[in-house]
Amino acid sequence: MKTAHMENTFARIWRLVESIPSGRVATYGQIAALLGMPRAARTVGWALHSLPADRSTPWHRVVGAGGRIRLPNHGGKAVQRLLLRREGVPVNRKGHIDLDRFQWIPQEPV
DNA sequence: AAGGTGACCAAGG
DNA sequence: TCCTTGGCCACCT
Repeated sequence: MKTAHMENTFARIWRLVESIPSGRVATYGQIAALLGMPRAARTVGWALHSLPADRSTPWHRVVGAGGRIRLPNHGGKAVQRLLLRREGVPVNRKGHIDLDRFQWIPQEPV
């Protein structure tokens, strides 16, 4: 049944992203998988794109598969790189992040 | 109610 | 490594 406690997908995505600690990153596909939608990576990207301005969600901690920044060059790519570096995550000139060292691995079930 | 759209992804050339 | 292609899924018209 559809009831008030059912939260829409975007809200679930935002909330999960908000649990990624500073200094770590997750991939779009990983977020989707953690929410039980292993093939909904595009939906995660869309959810972050349409993030409400008044919500402080660390959208910059979500990157593409393999640790690549997927934002368009003029769509905040430089901002994401800056925010990540500011919290200690190295991003090389090509926008690559080393997932082996910086990927968020939740210790407790989400 | 059916089709368009993305801050995706994996595989292939 | 870079680009293209086909598949995907939830939200919006």
